[in-house]
Amino acid sequence: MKNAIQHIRAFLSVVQTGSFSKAATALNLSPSALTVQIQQLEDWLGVALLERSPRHVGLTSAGQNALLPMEKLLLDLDNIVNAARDIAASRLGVITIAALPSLCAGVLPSVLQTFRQRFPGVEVRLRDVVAQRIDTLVLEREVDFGLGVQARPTHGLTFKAILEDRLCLFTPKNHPLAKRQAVKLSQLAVFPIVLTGRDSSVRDLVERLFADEHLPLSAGLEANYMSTVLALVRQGQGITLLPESADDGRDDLAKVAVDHPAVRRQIGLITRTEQTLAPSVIEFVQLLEALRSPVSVD
Amino acid sequence: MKNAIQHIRAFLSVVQTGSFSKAATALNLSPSALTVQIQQLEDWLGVALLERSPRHVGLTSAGQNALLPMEKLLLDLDNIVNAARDIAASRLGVITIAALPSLCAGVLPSVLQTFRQRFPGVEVRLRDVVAQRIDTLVLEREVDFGLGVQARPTHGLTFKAILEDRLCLFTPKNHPLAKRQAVKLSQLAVFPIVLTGRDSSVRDLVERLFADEHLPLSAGLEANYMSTVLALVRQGQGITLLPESADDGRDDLAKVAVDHPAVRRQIGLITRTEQTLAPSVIEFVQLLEALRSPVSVD
DNA sequence: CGATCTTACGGGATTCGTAAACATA
DNA sequence: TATGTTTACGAATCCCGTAAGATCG
Repeated sequence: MKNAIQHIRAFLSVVQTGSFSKAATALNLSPSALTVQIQQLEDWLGVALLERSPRHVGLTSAGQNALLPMEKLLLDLDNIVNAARDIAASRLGVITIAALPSLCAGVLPSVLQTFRQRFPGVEVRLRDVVAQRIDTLVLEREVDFGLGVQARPTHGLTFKAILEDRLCLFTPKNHPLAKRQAVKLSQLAVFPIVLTGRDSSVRDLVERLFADEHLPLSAGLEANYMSTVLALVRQGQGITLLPESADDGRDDLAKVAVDHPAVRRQIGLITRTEQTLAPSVIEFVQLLEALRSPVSVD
Repeated sequence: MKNAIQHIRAFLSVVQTGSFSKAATALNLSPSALTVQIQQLEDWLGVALLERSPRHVGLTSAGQNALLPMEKLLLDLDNIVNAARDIAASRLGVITIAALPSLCAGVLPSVLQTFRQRFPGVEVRLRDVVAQRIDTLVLEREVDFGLGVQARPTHGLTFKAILEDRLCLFTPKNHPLAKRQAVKLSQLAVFPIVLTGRDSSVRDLVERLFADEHLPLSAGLEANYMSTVLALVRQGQGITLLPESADDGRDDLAKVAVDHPAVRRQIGLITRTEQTLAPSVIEFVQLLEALRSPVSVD
């Protein structure tokens, strides 16, 4: 027996309508085709399920026994199909994301909000981790995708740029560099710099920038959270280089562009190469791409 | 989507083997056919279930979600099929029978015993009721079939003779008729007769016999149970007419044939006309028919 | 380059519908 | 006799297998 579902559906329809011909029209079938299907089903099971006569169609005891389980079977199948369709339509599901802390504090909240109200049934789990941890989480399938900087193109990871990240100089308002339109690295290297944590991607980038230009990186203060770094700058402990979007909106710091090509970084989607994204994930990414605007990274 | 089961089976096979080609050979299918089936399944659900690449086949999140329910679905289907096959093979089931009390005490126990040991999984429920009640029980589908005398051919009942029933005269050993080979109704009508209950089929038959021959039916004792009737005869309260098989094997009564054509009755199977018998019922009836031998009725 | 999945297309089996035959009340 | 189920058979559909194409490691 190949096509059991259709046969069972035919059987149930006959039972419900109490007639082959009515069931046939209900199923958009000819009565003869229905007869054959019931016969095939009975042959397959080895038992007669229906008592047929021109005047009456009734259940045999075997049909009686099979009726409820078969109804349940079709309901179960419907549930499977509907669940799958829900996932397809992003009406339901779970998305897990690993993203850089700066993204989690920057663009993601607003994206998340619009996503939540557009797809209320989809649960989003956000994990804020440093860049290299993103890669491992994606590889180990702990998360559906990552948001961060381009990984070294090893492994089975795929990177797709979505947003551009640019470092800016943050200084107190009364700092000598505060009024400049743009500064060069060599100009700011003479001042004490507040750095982010050693495992952060911003720290990596800053160290690389200074090393490329053979500039000394003055051993100033360090802080893991960007908010802490900014607070230190406000206290006059130094200046700092942070993603543009790290600006928390308070008006007591100056934000100055840095004149160096490498301050720009692509940040984007990190997925396993073989991965096919769930529909809800695709929706999320599209929302993210619609927000192409200057963004920050930790 | 017509043939969901086969598609689901294909999907599960791919997941188990981790490869399209292996699954294809396992299913006795060509890889291309399998591909098409998975595609159709995915089109139907609207979601990708599998991540395909030449090196790796993995589950998408939707596939992950659908996997267990689908496995359960196939198990449920198997259970339905097996249950039906069990019924077909009479390995399982319930038979309910309405039979005359005399049959329940006469032939049925031995038939029941052999049936039980041949089909241990089939439960047999026996109801001993008077003739007319058998008809109503069969008509109301309270029992699978009845065993009794031919009903008046009204309704939707069908009768099929299986056994022959013959009335005999039972007398004490010292009774004047005890030594006869056969007696006529007129000969025994002069003696007081112990009768069975007014609603019993034997009583009906006896009364009809006497009425046909215009013989008086002496108003003797009555008892509902045949064992009581025989006890009364033993005590010398009179003689009686009972089915031949009512003989309980004790040696203190004489059993004399009655010379009258109408002492024979067909007793047999009573079913609804539209009824298709369950396999186990057919088995039971066949056992019954194999026992064609003189039998009794109440 | 090799293994694997996918697409294209011809052949074959299954299934459908029409029409006639059958069964039952 | 009339209604409803079943059988027979021609036609359409669907599905499978072969072979060529595409893809990833």
